Amino acid sequence: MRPLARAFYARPVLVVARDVIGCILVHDTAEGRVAGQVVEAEAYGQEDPGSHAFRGRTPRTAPMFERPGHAYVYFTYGMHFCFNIVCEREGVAGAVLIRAVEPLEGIELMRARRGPVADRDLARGPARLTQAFGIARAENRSDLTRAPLHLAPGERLPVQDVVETPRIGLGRSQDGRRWRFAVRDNRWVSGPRRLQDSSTD
DNA sequence: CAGAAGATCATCT
DNA sequence: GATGATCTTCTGT
Repeated sequence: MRPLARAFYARPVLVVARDVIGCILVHDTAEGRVAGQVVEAEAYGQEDPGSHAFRGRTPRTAPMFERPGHAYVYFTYGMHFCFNIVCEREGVAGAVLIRAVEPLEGIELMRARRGPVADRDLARGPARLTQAFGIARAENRSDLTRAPLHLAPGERLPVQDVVETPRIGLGRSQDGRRWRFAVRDNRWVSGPRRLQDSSTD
């Protein structure tokens, strides 16, 4: 299937975060192909105190300000990578963190990369996902509109199966809005266990 | 240059 | 529910 075009990403983060649910994330490497359907994502906009880019452009956050349709991969907690898709127009910081996918292809490879864990946990959680997909520092700024790492259109999930959850977490930097979109009651969603049913659209 | 915090996860009680 | 792992990045002095 054809990768999503750049126009898909060049929109507000909240719109992309919703629309990316159901899309297929694909990564081709020498080890093989892995693919999965996005079931959970989180939007980080320019105005969000919880966003890395809230206090402006730094070497680390520069990708968030650059052209939409590229990857922003960052390293955190001394051991984990997280994968974001850069949105908005160039010059406006915005990214959508991909938090969980349902494995569809290359499950054996995911198992090999993740070690002895339940299949349900292969890509449930942003750092587990990058492990399963072989996404690391080298994938920062990679172009998502073409192979090897790209998104393809997927099943159109009903809007009522998506919830928005502002203000997840406890820390100071969590005070901002962290809009999380997830497929309700989906077993591949990472959490929290209870998503507030705060709204629809 | 020191210090703190971090878009997390696995493991333990 | 709590904690440790592990190290990068940013901030303040």
